[in-house]
Amino acid sequence: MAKRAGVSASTASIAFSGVGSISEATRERILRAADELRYFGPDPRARSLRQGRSGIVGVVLEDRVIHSFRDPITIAVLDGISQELGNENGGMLLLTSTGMGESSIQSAVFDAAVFLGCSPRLTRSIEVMRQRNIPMVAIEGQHFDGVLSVALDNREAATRLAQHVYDLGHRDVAVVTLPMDAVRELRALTEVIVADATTAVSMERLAGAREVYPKLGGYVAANSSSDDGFAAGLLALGGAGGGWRRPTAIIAQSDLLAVGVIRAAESLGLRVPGDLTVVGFDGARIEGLSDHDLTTMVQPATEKGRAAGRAVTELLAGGHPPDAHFTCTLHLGTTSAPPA
Amino acid sequence: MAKRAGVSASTASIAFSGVGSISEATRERILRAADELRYFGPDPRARSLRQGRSGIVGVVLEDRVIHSFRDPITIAVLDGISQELGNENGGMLLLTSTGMGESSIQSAVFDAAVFLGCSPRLTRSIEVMRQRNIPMVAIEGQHFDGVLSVALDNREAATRLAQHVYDLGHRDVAVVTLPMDAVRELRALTEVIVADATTAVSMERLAGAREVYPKLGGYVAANSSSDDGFAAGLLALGGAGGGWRRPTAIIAQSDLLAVGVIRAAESLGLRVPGDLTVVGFDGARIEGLSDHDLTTMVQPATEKGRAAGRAVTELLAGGHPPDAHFTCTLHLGTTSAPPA
DNA sequence: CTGAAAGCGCTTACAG
DNA sequence: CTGAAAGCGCTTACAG
Repeated sequence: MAKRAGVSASTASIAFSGVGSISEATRERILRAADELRYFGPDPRARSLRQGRSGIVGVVLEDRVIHSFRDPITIAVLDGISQELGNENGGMLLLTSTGMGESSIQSAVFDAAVFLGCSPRLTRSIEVMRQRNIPMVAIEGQHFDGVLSVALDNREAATRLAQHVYDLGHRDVAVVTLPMDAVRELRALTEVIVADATTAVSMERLAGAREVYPKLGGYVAANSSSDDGFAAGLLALGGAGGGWRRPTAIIAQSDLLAVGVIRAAESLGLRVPGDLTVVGFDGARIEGLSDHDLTTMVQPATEKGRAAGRAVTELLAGGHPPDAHFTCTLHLGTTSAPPA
Repeated sequence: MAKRAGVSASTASIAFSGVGSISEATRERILRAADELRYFGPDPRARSLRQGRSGIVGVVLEDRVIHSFRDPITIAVLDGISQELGNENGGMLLLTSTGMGESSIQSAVFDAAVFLGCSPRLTRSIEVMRQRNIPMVAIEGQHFDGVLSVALDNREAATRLAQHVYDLGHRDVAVVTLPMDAVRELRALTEVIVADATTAVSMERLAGAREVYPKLGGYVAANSSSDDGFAAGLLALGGAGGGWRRPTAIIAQSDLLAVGVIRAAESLGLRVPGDLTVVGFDGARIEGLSDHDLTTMVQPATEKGRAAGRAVTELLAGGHPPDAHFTCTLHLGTTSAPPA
């Protein structure tokens, strides 16, 4: 230990931390000696062990980092979290809950966790963290005891959106959903998939739409991207055979998917909204929509992140913040209209 | 310590880590006891202190997290880093080098650091980390001893781009640069600013363009965003007075800025490229450009990140990977043409 | 194969 | 105001 520098021992700790009383003289002597020995202050690891605090907030992404960064909602949420955490803290530690990732959640160093989406695969990690007294906040997803919840009215908003489509007069409607589980491939939406679904947001948005269209069917996209929406859109619109009627409206569970569906429609020679109504979800203001203004449910994504960040701060300070609830707003764009 | 559960003491450590020899019987006994006592394995803090490893890689952003997430290049780079790190590791710890942030760089727990841009304000942090034997990798920016460098040919690429504009016949050209220092506001580009600049990428891209247009002047944008490009574009195009000639081409130092400049031009009734040539830098494929296809220097952003991630992995394994150099490619779009 | 001992580098009460 | 002691929870050689 570089402390032997001056003459003192653990008084050096006081010199660096600034906590406790120390004479200006010795303090200066210690700092000068440290400088000469090129000692730059306490080792973060030891300090965090002793103090029981690292200053790090773990942010657990549902998806691989790669996908998360491509999702404007996730980015807005991260934005919001970091706004509230400030840079005083150690920073945000990005973790994923996919597969092997679980182990890293359990073995990583952090003081509090924010889950972006909370699914059953986190059950064990949550148990571990609860046992370690690590405060947890979940943005949407399933509720767990001891995990503060930041919720969005996915179900009700989806109902309102579907009602808008219904009110326009559409009766042949299809849905393009977000992934329903760990399977990441394009599939027809079946009741088996619905029954076994693990992704709360997708389930809630589907359930909400089915309040209006009870038998709503369609496709499960491989991921929330414009390309995956395109692929799903082609299937939803390109079907053929006896008795099948092309939908006059498609409800996409995200704006990215909606953009892809619009591209698919246009590639098939259909006009939006003349031949097809397309609605999205998120209010992500995706560019590249040319002259379309997407009809969508706008969610306060940054606000969700900020609420989570504030909750973490309060929990770490020993407080007991309440759960938070956010509401979506219908944005009437130019991609929805009565059927021809 | 829950280890008293069975009968053994530190043998439990072996049971959990899997390293060392242990009989199946005692091992099982220990795990069962741990389960009953709700002990879920070693405390990450203590483990990291003892092992000298946390599994965390610090990623130091030049800008506030908020801005970084809005920059497609930064996101692509983060993407690339995370691809190579895999989720075996503890994860990426996001830190910022802005103001107070420096202290968090020095007090945060991580095993290796990746700097996204390396400026003088990191000097002290680099010294601290060098002294602590923490491997460092810098993506672009100034060179520091002991910091592995992942470089981009900003200067040469900027020259090639300017040469393209010159070859088209443009002689009245203005530049809209990225921020040159910590000042984040729109300003006319002066030689004082250039002399005191601290942001390597902006300086290199300017120097490169000045190889072709030695006295190139223009504006320094407040940030790399389409809105800031718009504001700068208005100034660059809206000037008036004796002897002033409106530029026939604007070189923007990022695609985001270029998009804003195009919007500014169009809002002034100028057509691109008929009345004004606009070129960008990055190849970020920003949507929302309507029917324009931006002429720009495309940089391998994800590749830069992957190279950094690989380098970190090798450094942590005790290897000595070489510096990496990447090259931009000119993309000829529809926003550059000969002057009217 | 298993246990006792030392120590990772710090900080926190506790005496002096 | 300063120093000596204990301990944060683990892991790593080292004996048995």
